[in-house]
Amino acid sequence: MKRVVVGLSGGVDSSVAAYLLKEQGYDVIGLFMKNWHDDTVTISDECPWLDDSNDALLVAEKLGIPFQTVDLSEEYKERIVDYMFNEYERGRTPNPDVLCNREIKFDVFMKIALSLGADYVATGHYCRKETIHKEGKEVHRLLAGKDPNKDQSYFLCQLSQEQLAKTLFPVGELLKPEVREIAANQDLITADKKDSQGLCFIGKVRLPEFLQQKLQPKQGKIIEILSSEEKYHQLVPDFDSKKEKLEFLSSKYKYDINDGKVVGQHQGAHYYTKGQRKGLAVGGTPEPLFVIETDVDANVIYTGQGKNHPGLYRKALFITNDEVHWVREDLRLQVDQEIEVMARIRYRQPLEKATLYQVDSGMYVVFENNQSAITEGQFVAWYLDSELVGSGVIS
RNA sequence: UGACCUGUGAUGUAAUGGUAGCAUUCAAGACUUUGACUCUUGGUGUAAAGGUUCAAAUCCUUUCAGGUCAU
Repeated sequence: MKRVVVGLSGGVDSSVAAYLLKEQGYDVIGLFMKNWHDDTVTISDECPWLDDSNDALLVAEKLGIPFQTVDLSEEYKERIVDYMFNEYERGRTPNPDVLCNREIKFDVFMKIALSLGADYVATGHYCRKETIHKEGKEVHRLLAGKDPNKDQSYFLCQLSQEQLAKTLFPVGELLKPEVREIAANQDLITADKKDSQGLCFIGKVRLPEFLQQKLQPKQGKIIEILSSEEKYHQLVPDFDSKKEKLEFLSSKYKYDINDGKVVGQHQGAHYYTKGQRKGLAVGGTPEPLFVIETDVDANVIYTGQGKNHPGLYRKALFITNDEVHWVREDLRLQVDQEIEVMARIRYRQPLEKATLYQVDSGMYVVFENNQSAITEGQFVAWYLDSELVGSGVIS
């Protein structure tokens, strides 16, 4: 009998995952990860992880499977929280949950599971895995969850073949309502529990307060750039090479403090991200202001009026070579190769048509349509049909 | 310190003497396992004091504040 360790989070999805595996005849062990115990920065009610761990325990008892708790908060702090601070400090916007999957759930946690004699690790993610044989080797495909509304493949976009090989996603073929129904039928305590939100393991946080632990506030200017600004209306020049054109399309607009007028003050440029609307505290404009650029060195935030402000849009982005990740290593592009894919630059964004171009220093992703708020530090994930084949950090 | 103009929520602006409205900001909720976006709902105001009038943001007087012209 194959042994599977399920990461029980105390939510309905992992509860049902555990149940399904048991039904399928696996030797199932439930393992709860405790990754955070500092309540001071969370918004939600007291001690969410205590409730979660209790719910996980009750589910395990109900299913009659062994249950354990592991404390990974040290690793979580080193690999996720510190990464967050570093990224924000550099003026980028990290995606901690993508990292959490790569570094914690499917690395630290997986190793613990394997040390318990597990053949597989399972989670409650809404995505699917399929294993095919190609040139005599096993190749694992990471497929979108069947529920289009809950597909979580994006958060797993940094997983490797090695990690996928030892992974099961039992709820990926189900729709969320079906999962809830199974939980209800099995009388699992998590059946009606609200979906988790916010940073996994930490919960909803007030980001500025959270970041203030490490990043000191400092007052700076908020500048408004008019959409009539001349740099938006330059003609696209002729290019000598494709590479030059790609470089042009993916280049950011560069702003200077004299390009617009000062409309307000902020308490630190690194608390803001591109595309952000709330939190600027600047009113009086006919249309809302959106952040179009942050400059953490000069501590200046550039904003533009309205959702359609040209400063918000770009057609292409670049990923440096060491941040290009192929889930499907066998599909990796060689220099000068290109491929048409569907891509997204944030969770739950509809897939957009794009073309990948590999050059010697990295890879360009050129979208058919201009994309709003392409943000450095976030992940772009690309798909062929419903298969996530690769991802990278936006530079 | 001679003459003129303007004062409406946090901000920008509407209202022939007749229910102070809109947008933004802000807040709460919904959505969401990042950060965001989006959606719904909500809050605050006529610079001050008098006067005319059934009725004043609106007309008159004074005060205060800001701005403009000034041989």
